[in-house]
Amino acid sequence: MCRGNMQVVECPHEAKVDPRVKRTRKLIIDAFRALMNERPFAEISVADITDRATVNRATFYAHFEDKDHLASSMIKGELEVALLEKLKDCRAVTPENLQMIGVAVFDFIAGAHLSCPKTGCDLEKTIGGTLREAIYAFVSKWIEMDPAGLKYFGGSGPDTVATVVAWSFYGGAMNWTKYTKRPTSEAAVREITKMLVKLERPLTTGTVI
Amino acid sequence: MCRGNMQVVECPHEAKVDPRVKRTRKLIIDAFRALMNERPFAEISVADITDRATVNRATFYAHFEDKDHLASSMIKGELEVALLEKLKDCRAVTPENLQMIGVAVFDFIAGAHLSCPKTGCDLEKTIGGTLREAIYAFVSKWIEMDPAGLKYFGGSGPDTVATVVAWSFYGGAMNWTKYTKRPTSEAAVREITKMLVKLERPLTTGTVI
DNA sequence: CTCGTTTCGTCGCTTAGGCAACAAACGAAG
DNA sequence: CTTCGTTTGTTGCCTAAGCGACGAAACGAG
Repeated sequence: MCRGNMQVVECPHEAKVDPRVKRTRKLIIDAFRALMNERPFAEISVADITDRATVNRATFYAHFEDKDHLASSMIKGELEVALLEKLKDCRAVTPENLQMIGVAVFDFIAGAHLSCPKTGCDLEKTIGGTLREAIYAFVSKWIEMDPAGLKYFGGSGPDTVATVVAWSFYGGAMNWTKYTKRPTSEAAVREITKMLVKLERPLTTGTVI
Repeated sequence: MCRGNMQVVECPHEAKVDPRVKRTRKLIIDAFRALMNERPFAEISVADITDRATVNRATFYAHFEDKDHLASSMIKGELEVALLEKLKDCRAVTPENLQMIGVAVFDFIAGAHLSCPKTGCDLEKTIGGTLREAIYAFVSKWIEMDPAGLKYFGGSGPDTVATVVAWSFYGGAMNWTKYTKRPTSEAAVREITKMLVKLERPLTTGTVI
């Protein structure tokens, strides 16, 4: 047990995690997700979570700094899964794949809002940074695997590209979800990628609103 | 952890069991039940169970003496639940309620056979005694709550009644399940209760084959 | 028969989790 | 304002569970 210092970061190298740790985290996250579908974030106490998870409250704090960080790491993990799932075939750094990344982000955020009633506004400020970090990290790795693709972004460095993409997609998604009547995520993302990508000739695929 | 000496008996008084113990037992029993639906008892190793349960093999031996005792305590627990469920309203010691107990036993054993393919014959000798003990204990408690009902059994003592009932119902059920074409459990049990109960006038309810 | 393989039980040591209690912060009455 | 109840983080002590290794059976193949 790691009292005091957290180890929420999941390093993909070390596959050797104590089974008890996996189990406890899953219990907590499952319980929290269930509660989020019942009532808003603010009305959920740590004790509520640990009771449902059949886990001691002290154990909760051994794994998560607090309620906010639990929500962050949970949603971050889900976003990472969603991104990796959609892009396991599209490794090349191309405008088309950037579009796919953006759609994945938009769809994920739209789905996340639906799953927790009245909670979006509470959590945005807490998890916003975490989600942008996740997008940033993903884009960084993406570029790292295919640095030649940087040519599409006006010669900016990988750090700049990842930063701009993360903020643009996240901000665009948050803005997009505010409207009751909104275009498809594909169309909304296209508007953004049009700005970010420098092409001699326009993209052949895709529609513009 | 109780190394060496088992504590499989579940005393209904102590509701304070370490959550880890509950969790581990549930994991093991669930894993075992799942495996029993896949392949016969003899082809399941302790490692198979603990692997599926994501529990260490040594932990298994801290809770169960061996594979046979796991099967025994599992089925015993299920029989106890089935009996208590069916009889929570019929506490009086009467021939009618004895009939209900018998039907519960017969139905349970018939169902247990179906749930584990090809395994009945392997397990009978191992769990038979355990099941009879469960019936005996249940009948004993039943009589204890309403000793006046002993009059229906020719004045024999509670110990004798519980013993005879346990062996008769268990043996009758095992014999009954051997036939492909068999009467309803109600009818088969009626044949047995007719023998055990001494009445001045015959029962008004129920059919006889 | 002996050999290799597998499963079984068991053991000592390490680590994660349960428990009870604590001070601190907060909000809602009184 | 004070008081009461609740939630929050935190801590020390104890116990359950993980891990690796071990020798003893069981079992089949050569």
